[in-house]
Amino acid sequence: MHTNDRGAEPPTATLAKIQEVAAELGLTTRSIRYYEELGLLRPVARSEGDYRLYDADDIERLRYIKGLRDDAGFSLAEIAQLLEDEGARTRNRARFRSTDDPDERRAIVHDALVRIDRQVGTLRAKIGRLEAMVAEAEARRAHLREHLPEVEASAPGDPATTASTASTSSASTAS
Amino acid sequence: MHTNDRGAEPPTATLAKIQEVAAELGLTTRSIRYYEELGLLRPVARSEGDYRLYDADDIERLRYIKGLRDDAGFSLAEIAQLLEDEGARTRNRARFRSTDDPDERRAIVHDALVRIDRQVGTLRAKIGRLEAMVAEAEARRAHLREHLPEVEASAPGDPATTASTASTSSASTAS
DNA sequence: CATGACCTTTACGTTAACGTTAATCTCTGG
DNA sequence: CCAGAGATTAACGTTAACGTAAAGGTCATG
Repeated sequence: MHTNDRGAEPPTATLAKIQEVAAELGLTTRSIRYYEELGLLRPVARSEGDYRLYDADDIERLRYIKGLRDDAGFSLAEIAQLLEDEGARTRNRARFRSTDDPDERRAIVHDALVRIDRQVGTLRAKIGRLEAMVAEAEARRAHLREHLPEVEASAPGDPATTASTASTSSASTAS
Repeated sequence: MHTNDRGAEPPTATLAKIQEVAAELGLTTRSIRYYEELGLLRPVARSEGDYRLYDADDIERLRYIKGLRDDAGFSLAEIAQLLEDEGARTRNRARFRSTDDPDERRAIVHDALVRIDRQVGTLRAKIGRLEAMVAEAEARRAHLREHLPEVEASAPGDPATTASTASTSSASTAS
């Protein structure tokens, strides 16, 4: 019984080869191997002939990495930091359970809280900047929509309606 | 009218040289020149001896670029796209004001709306991913807080309990 | 007017995040 | 059992986003 046990899965768990994983996630095999090279993940097992074999957790982790990279714009170094923080949490839980010294337990919990707050701070900063941009864009859209009917009013090829609206129309906001 | 007029400033506007701008924004002169090379900005003027001279608008634009890059994690290519969209908006407003053909006006407004919606979509995708991460982090924090009192049971500053815990305090990773 | 600090362009160097190719296994279907 | 699709490592190539250095021009100041 040397088969990997990372959760509680039936013995015949569906393990995927690298190409299948890549196709499912929209990555290249090169990227996946590169992430492994950077220490971002390690496939749960290897086949007899050394093929990388991934389980659902591996794939989920990769999906997470891709999300951070594509959607959130984190560098792989930052992602490594985030994942390492997650790893630290897991290890801390183990350490926590394996001790009964109240001071050590407090220290572990405190460390975890600090770590989390730091991470949340980083994320919120990014969100704030992005939301400011969204707000700006939507203000412009609202402004356009507000002035849209007066543009839309004239039927195609109407020469009379454009007399006095030109000067007062939309020459204000310039961020 | 050979003196630059981008807003309404007194004739003796304070123009800065590249080093001063770089220092104020926390950038390098190389980066600023590189941004110019990519077409992200162009200094408002050059001195007699071809020194780049920047005004407040230039600096504001650079600050904006830096914000997008640092806080939001956009690539310079994406930033170029955003700035070009902004430029397109400005030009469209000019085009809008300089025509009275209702069809053309509708087309311009429609184009602006499409552009804005596309941009907002991109931003919201990033925000969504980031907020998911924040939610996850805060769920963990809540979970910790929930279990905190049972850890905190023994008094925080308790001089008696700190006897055997000297080695485990705070030697964790701090960036 | 000379000198040192700052600017210019040009060009080559560097790191991250992969792409691509080569040479060599491994697995699967007929 | 063997052909071909797919996997492995190793190594070199590429693009973005700068860093750094060279060779020279410019600006303020004593």
